[in-house]
Amino acid sequence: MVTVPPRMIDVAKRADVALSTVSYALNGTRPVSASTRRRIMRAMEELGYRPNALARGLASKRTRILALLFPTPERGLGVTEMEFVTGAADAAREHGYHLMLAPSELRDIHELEHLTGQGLIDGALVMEVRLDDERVDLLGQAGLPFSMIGRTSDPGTISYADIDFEQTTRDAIAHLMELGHRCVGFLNHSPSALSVGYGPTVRAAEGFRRAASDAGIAHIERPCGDNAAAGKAAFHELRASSPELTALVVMNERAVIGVMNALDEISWRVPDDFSIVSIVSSTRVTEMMRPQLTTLEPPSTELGRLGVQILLDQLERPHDEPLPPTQKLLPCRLVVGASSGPPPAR
Amino acid sequence: MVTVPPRMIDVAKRADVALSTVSYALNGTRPVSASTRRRIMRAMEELGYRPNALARGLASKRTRILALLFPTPERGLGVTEMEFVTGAADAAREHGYHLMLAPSELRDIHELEHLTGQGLIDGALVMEVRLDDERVDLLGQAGLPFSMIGRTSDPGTISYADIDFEQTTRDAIAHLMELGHRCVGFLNHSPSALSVGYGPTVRAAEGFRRAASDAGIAHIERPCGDNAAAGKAAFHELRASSPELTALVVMNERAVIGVMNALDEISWRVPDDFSIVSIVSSTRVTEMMRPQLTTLEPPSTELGRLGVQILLDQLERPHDEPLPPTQKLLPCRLVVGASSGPPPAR
DNA sequence: TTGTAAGCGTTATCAA
DNA sequence: TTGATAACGCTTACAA
Repeated sequence: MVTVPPRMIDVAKRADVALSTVSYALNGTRPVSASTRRRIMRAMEELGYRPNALARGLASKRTRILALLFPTPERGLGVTEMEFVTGAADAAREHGYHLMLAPSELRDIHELEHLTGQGLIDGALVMEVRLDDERVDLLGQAGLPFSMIGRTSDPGTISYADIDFEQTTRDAIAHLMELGHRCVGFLNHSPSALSVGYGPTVRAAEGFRRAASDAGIAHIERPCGDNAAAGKAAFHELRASSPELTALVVMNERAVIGVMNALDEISWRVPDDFSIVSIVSSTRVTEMMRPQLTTLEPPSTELGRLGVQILLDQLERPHDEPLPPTQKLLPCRLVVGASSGPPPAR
Repeated sequence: MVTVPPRMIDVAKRADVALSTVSYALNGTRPVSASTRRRIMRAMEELGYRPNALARGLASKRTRILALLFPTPERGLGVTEMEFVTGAADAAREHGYHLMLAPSELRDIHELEHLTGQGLIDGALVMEVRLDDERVDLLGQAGLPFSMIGRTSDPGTISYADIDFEQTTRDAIAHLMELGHRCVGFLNHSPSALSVGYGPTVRAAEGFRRAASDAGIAHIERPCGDNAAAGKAAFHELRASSPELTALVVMNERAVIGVMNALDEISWRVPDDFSIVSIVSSTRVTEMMRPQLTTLEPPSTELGRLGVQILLDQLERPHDEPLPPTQKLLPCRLVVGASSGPPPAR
């Protein structure tokens, strides 16, 4: 047995008012007398009425659907990215919006064009932003409101929420310097992430360079493949070229285990012989390591939520008041583990 | 400058055909002569036409949008869940569908009612299923097509893709027995997961019980909070009550580190003094541990994809041919690490 | 093979 | 404060 869902006209008849009055009562777009409203509400209850989102969207040109653009890199997304997603989904729901997943890979930039043209979404949230990101350009041209988790090299008036990489690298170095380190290396993400201009990779490198230089300490940096083997090799190379190194700041969750293994190989203990700080990395992962890594953990869920809020601020503003963009940088939180200690007296 | 997007009628005029002909050409719902089609396609190109998804959905009653129902447990989702999501999103996209995120917590079962009533989605994919799941009941009543990643205690004719927990626990035990173990314990998820009837928790426990009994070996099982401290405590208790234990099968990614720490405390080495197998757990996580854990890794991405495919099979079948449900159990893959070896000769 | 026109279930304008 | 009614942009009988 298939029953047809009740429509607005059914509610109107039952409440003995005009169709439009029901609409106004529902949206509060126009004053409706208390008694009429009551009758309407009652009729809705009794019929189990649910407004049809499609019809509403077609007529009003607003769907209350947001798209979340996320590329799926070969090796998959991690805990941090999952938290962006759940944070964003949660915030959207709280504001009465839906979040649609739009997996966007390089090749389907025109799938994105498809998305924007469909009239299906009110706005978009862009994840995993590159310094020069064609998705961002496209959204701009399409005239679709959007915000970023991350940012391009020149965000202009685009709203975003991003991690404060300068601050994060500075905090990492400060933590190590307080412990007495004077020669700290930086192990970054892969060369390819660097060369495609993946925001976090580039900004962390710059931040580290700046922070080390400001602190007046030597620093060595290196990109590194996102896997244990690359991490191990990178450590051995770094040590060979810079034997005075006493600590490493690592922004590469997959490589850091390789560094630990490399240390094992030469029988160095952490943190007695060498210190490690994992930055922009979830404690959910670094807690699993022994010794538990000192971590600068990004506020991922918060960033996801913020990205949505920023977007909705734009969307819900009347079109004639443009509203200046919201651009926020959030710091990572230092979680001191057992992987950082005073440098050895070699 | 705001330009209005072209509509179907614009295409029709430009190609000098009727509006409906454009529609038929677009959907292939009715034969259209090659030349007419060409003219239409050309007009679309020239105008940069994109069909309006809302109007299409309103008229056809099909939106090509799927909902992904996932609850967000207090402590967040892990890598495995992220892979469900990306797998599902990917599969949906390949079939020309969108995936909408529907974070559903216990309390908002009526938000779910809202979702189903909106006419916004063609079907749903339910994640994190419990043996007795009210979301499943509700979807059934709402008459919305859906499939599950996981399954209820009695799936009936509902399609699903799930992990084969029987097989997985059997494989874990077999691996340990081959190494010579004869007394293997099982560390499960939290008591609360067990008591709310979370599918994997209950099924893995049953599977383990059965597999151990079939293998004719002693077995001890215990639920355990999802954190390191609980894991450590659980190990000490297990050892106290069953000193003959030589290995542990663990289905608790967050607790397993606690077990390792507990072993450290009593100076037992893995795998020389004690073996560990982590089941239904991503190698992306267990690779980070030292020694790298022997793992039974679930085919998460595959499950996500499969869940969508199964759902689409139902959706795209003509309504008069019901189609028997697809119910699939996928095995986990054994990845032998360095945490399992022969039992000690104590 | 193509055209005509009646919906789909809302919103929002124009009157009253 | 309320009512009629024309969009919204498309699908799909029904006709030709």
